[in-house]
Amino acid sequence: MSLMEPLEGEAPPFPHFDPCFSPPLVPPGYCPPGLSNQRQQQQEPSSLGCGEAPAIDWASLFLPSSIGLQQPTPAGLLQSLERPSEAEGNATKGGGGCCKEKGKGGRAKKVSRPRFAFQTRSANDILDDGYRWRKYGQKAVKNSIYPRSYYRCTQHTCNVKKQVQRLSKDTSIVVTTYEGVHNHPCEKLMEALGPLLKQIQFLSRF
DNA sequence: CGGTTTTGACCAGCGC
DNA sequence: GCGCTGGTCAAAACCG
Repeated sequence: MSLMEPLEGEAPPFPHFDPCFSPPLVPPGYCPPGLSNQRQQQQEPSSLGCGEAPAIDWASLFLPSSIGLQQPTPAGLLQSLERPSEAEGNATKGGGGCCKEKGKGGRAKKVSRPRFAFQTRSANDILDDGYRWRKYGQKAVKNSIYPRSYYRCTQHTCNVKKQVQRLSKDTSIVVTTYEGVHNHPCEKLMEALGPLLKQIQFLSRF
């Protein structure tokens, strides 16, 4: 099981995080990682995908405000994560760093997007956070013997990315940085909660 | 066969 | 302007 910790010197983006805890006290569009540490690829999409159950507003349903959580402002998140990799001494020198959006020619330009990171004590680099991710790059980073991996959410309409890197000074810790907010429900969570939500929906008619 | 991973190349931003 | 670095692209390889 993974041990979740906020990044050193940062206020945790949410007051409590237990991967086994439900409902998720997590940033918007985020599902609890560490339910299992298997690879997330090749998973069958949930039968309760975005298109189904149109009566339910999935996007707002999983906003922290909907579950009694204060949503952190993007500015605050950006501040706390301005240099997500500095924890191990590889400050982002170049502008190729954080918060870029694809521009013309396939290149990126700087924009402000909500980001948050956390450390996980795990033997596996890939955390199962309920979403499906596609790896689109891997880079060796300065002052680290471990490469940084870049993932994108496989949902075409979803622009969320994440970076995964293992700390070189503590190889048991994996730093995962999320960028952006999912605009679709967490597949695994929907699988688990779908029947329950449908029942609630049914009962609410009376 | 479609989706994902790998990996070298390319590009942009920053410091000097 | 140049070099360094991080982020992304895209073709090929891989896998179920």
